[in-house]
Amino acid sequence: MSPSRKASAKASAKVSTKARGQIALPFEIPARSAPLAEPIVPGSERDHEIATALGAWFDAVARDLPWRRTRDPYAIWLSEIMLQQTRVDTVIPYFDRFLSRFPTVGDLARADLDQVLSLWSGLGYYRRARIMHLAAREVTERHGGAFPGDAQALRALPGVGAYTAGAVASIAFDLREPLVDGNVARVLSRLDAIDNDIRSTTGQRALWAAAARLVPEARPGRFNQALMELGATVCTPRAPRCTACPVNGLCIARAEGREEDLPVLAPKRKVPSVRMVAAVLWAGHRVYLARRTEGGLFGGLWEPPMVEADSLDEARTSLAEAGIPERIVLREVGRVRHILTHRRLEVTVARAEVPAALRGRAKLASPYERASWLDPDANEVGVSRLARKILSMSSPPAARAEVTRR
DNA sequence: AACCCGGGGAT
DNA sequence: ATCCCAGGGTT
Repeated sequence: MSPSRKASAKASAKVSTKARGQIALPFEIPARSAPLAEPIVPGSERDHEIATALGAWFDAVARDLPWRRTRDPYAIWLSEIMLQQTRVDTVIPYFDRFLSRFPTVGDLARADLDQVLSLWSGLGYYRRARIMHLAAREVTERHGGAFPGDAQALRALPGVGAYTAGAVASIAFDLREPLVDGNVARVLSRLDAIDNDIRSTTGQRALWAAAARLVPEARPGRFNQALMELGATVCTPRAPRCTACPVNGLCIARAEGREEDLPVLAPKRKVPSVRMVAAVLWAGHRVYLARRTEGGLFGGLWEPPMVEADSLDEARTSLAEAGIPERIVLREVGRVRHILTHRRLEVTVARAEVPAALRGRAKLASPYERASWLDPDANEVGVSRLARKILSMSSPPAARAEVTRR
């Protein structure tokens, strides 16, 4: 966020006069003198109108998404785990593959983690897959294979937080439970003109209170999905399409000309850059891959050993601890850049051909736990997008198309 | 409250 | 480049 944007956001928390009076209001909404001191009355006529209008709008325009074609709590839970911090369009093919490979929660529980991570490869936030697997086992063993039908028990499952519990409870079980995700936070911050940083504890409290106030007894799941659909397609972060909004006449931010100033967001820290060296050893079509320990970054995934270093020369001793003997002659083949939420990785890629007779195994140090010679295209284990880029760059031209393909 | 955890699409 | 996405867990 630029300094000026930040300043205007802060200023708007006190008073918003910039655009007021410059737009034609469809009707009068009295400006609230003390927004946080005077909470909107629960069960008001306005709340009811919002719920009604959004429900009807959703019935008319809702996108046809795979997880909207089922009432199976397992399928809906699976979609919600995948959708955490991940866009709808990205999730769809993964959701379809997962459901056909694991049609029931029992099938998922019986799978081994490498298999699950293989199907998850490329989706990101791999801890979700591991925790989801744990939850599947918990549902199978402790709940007899049926998802619990109340928000509190859902919330107790690993990987199910406040949002996901509200989503499964309302969408799969028709329970009047609220939910707040990124979309809903934006929509509600504008509808009610909530001026707190939506990531702060105070802001979250205000948002959940608003969501709980609004969610209707009738078809709460439809209402919650309507809020998210509105945020995804109309009430967008920039240039919201207010003229197409079914509740534009009930939106306080719009009435005050502030829709572009909300939600308020604290500035983010900038991400540090990290230089690494990856060593790719080929023996025919197999490559030496190490499995990362399940705790941290890329946990449980397999990759060519990678160490933090500024140059190949500097990397040799650390690479030895990852099972790459120092006598192997590595040659640089290029660089890969990979952006994560909290780090920018710049990886120098080096490779070598190793005769099959020289294949060895080694005791590995953290973050690796073991290693093996694998065909990276066999889809037996989890491989990150970063590792795929590295493999693609280092493989012989004839094999490049194979490695690049998902 | 701050930090960790991927990858990609829109602008 | 920047933002942010149907967030949750850990410290």
